[in-house]
Amino acid sequence: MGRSKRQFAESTKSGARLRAAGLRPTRQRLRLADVLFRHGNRHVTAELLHQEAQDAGCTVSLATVYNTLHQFTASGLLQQVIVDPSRSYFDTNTGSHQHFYDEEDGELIDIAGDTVEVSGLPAPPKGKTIARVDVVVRIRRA
Amino acid sequence: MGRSKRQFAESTKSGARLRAAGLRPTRQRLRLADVLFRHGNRHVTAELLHQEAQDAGCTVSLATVYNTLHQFTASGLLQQVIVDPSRSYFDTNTGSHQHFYDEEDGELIDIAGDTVEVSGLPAPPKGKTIARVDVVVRIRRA
DNA sequence: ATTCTTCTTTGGAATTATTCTAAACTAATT
DNA sequence: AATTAGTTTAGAATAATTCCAAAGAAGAAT
Repeated sequence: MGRSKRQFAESTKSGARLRAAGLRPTRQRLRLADVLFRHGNRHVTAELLHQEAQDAGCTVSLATVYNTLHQFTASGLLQQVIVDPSRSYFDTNTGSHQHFYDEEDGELIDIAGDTVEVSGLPAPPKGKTIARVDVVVRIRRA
Repeated sequence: MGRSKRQFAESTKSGARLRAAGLRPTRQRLRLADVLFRHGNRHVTAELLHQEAQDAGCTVSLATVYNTLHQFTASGLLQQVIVDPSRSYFDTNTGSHQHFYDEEDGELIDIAGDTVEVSGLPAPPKGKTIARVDVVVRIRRA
C-alpha cells in the first residue's frame, strides 16, 4: 500500500508535466518521465534511459524510448545536445546553458546559463534568424 | 602536355602539404587533397568528398575517403565539426573559428576566429584541461 | 459501461553512416 | 630487383536510429 501510494504520487507529478506539454499521459511516458525527472538535471542517451527503465521494472521498447525522447524534446521537456557524432544526448535542463564535454569518457557536465557570455556574434545571413547558440567546452585528461 | 603539367603542379602542392603532415603522398591522398584544398575553405561530408572525387575522374573507395578524412584530421590538415547527429562534417579551415549551422538545409558557414568572444568560462573539472571551445550558432529561416 | 476513434506501443525489419577485415597493392628502402 | 612497411579496397559487419504494420490503450461519444 505504501508502495502503490508512492507510485501514484510520482505518476501524478509526471502526469501533470505531460498534460502541460500536451502529451497523452500513457503508462510508458509516465514511467520514462518518472525516471528522467526524478533526480536533478541529467544527460541521457536512448540506450541509457532504456536500461534505467528496465532496471526500474518498466518494460518499454527501445523504439518507444526513441519516440518519447523526441516527443519530449519537441514539447520542450528535454533538449538535445549534439557533441558526439556517434550518439545523441538528451538533457533535462531545458534552460539556456552550456556544457563541458569529455570525449574520453563521454561525460557531459552542465555549465550554468549565466556563467558563459558570448559576444561579438555576427548578424545571421539574410533571411535567417538565430535559433540558438551552443557552446561546448571540450575537455580531456590534463 | 599542358594538362599533365597542370596536374603535376597541383600534385606537387598537395604533395608538399602531405609530406609536411607526415603522410605518405599516395595517389588517392593526393587526389583527395587536390579536391579538398583547391578552392578556399570548405566543409565536406565523406559522401560529398567521395562524390566530388568521382566527378573529378578519381576512383577512390568510400573506405579510403573515411580513412583519409580521419588521417587528415589527426595530422591537423582538417578539423571535424560536430553539429548534426546524423553526419560528420570536415572543415578545411583548421584555425580557431566558429560556425553558423542551418539545420534546415544542412549548411555550415564559417565565422572568422576573431569575431566571437567567449568569456566567463568556468575552470574545468579537476584533472581536466580545456582542449577546445566550440561555438555553434544555429540558424533557421526567419 | 460499451463502442468508436484516435493516438501509442511494439517487435522486428530496414536504413544509414561508419568501421572493420583480410587480401591485393604501392611506395619507399635496401 | 627484392624487401618491407604502409595503403587501398570490396564487402562484410556494426551500431544507432527509424520505419512499419499490427495489436493495444486513452479519451470521447453514446
